Amino acid sequence: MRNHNLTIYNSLSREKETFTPLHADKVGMYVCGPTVYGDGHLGHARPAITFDIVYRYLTHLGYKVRYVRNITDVGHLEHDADEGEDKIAKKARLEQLEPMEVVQFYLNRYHHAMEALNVLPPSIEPHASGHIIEQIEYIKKILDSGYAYISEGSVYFDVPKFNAERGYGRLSGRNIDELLSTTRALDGQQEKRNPADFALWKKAAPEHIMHWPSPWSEGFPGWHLECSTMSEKYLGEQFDIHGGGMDLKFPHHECEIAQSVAHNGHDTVRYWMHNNMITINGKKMGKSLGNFITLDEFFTGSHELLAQHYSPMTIRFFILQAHYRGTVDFSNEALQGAEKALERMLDGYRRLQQLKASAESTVDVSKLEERCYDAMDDDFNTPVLIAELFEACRIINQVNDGAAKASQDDIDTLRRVMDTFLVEILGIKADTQGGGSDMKPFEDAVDLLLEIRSNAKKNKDWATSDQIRDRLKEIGFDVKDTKDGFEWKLL
RNA sequence: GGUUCCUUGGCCGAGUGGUUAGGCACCGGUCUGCAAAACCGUUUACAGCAGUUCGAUUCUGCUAGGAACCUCCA
Repeated sequence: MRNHNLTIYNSLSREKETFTPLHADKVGMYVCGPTVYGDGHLGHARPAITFDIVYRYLTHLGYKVRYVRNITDVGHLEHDADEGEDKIAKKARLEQLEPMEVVQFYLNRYHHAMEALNVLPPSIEPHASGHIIEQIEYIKKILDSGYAYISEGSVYFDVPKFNAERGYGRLSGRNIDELLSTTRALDGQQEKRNPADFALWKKAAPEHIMHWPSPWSEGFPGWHLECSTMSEKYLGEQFDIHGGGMDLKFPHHECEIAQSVAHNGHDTVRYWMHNNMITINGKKMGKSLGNFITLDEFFTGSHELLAQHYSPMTIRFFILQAHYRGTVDFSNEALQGAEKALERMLDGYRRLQQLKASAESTVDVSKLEERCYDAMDDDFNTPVLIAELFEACRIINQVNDGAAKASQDDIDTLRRVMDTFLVEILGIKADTQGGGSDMKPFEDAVDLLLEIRSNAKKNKDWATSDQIRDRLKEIGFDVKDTKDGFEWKLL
């Protein structure tokens, strides 16, 4: 394992801390996944990519990582107007489908989008609906601990009691005493002793279509419970990293902490990580405001706010060009900048494959690799890493142009750095040309055409030369002349 | 109202108590039949005010503007 000093910003301490896993060579990581009742949008890509980077980097460092990302397919309570109905059930009722049909439909589409973004699948992807029994057992133990009470077939977490004895609000920095005293009077929720209490189990209304038997009622588990239950089941009573969007800090993660402490008597999570939001016109992109653009719409360009379509790799690069704790504002201008930047990066990577070594070297790549590691070790600073990789590109281009010389050792270093950091860790797909050996005859055919064009150029037959280049462009090949020949790529 | 946080050049976006971030765009040059790319060079910064300091974009305070959370949200 590489000698490194990875630091992670821990949302709980609000400081960068040296990362030391609980077990020497293993890391347990849990990330809040999507609620599958709609198409994934750009906002969903952020945590997926952020924690994909964490997963990839920890794996690269030599840790055996168990990465759990849940699928929420039950239990998101709607607002008072839809008392007791959850989002999946509502969608199912409106579309006259089985709830599981809704879940499967959107889950498939989510997986497709993730694959396009080159987000690695997690080690385990547990469904909340598949862990009802565990959640019931979990509730029983919290009831035993005295931090929950039963009311009209539902079970609620006793926030004031927990706060008095164990403290509530550490993650979000909320002063719960103030919150308790300033909250308005109970409006029609007499079941709860206090408005701040949250449901562990909710009795289902008669028209509610998703429900399970329990000791308290026919009903369904509260939203916060699944993460506490499933993370403990698969990662243990204590594990290393828990991630999710910043908007989940309160109440979701705060409630998770309370549940875990009530259940185990101690904290379960050692490092809390939160990615920031994607904004559009300065406002958070999300379901509530209805201002989101789905990933599919980005890939196809089918949204009125999009000036063009953007490839999944452009989206990925765009997100990675900012640090995960900062907001990223959507704009066509920024996306187009990212697209061009990615193209420059990939051109460099492509040229690197056929770079010719010299006996001596006029470039210095000795510190490059170390600087890349330093960037990642500093709380996964991908923008700085990308800046370093652009430095590498500049060197590659200089050598490619004959303006500088690189030894075989230097070229090997450049290849190792690009393969490790661009492809393996940043997860940028950088296929050099075509897609595998079966493409070889087609590539050779393109080369042949371009050789004919070179001859035409030699004879100053510009008509033929331009015809080949223009026709190839129409077909989808981008042709560029170089000092001593040509290069091409698929657009 | 409470909690947390942000404001960097035309755009995106790092970072630091004194030294070039990086990318996109722009401009000039080299190369080129043309185009594109590449290379070299140049220009635009740290919201405002006050303080601490030999020195602040970086620390402190205030002002202005903005955001997230406090209800489901990645």
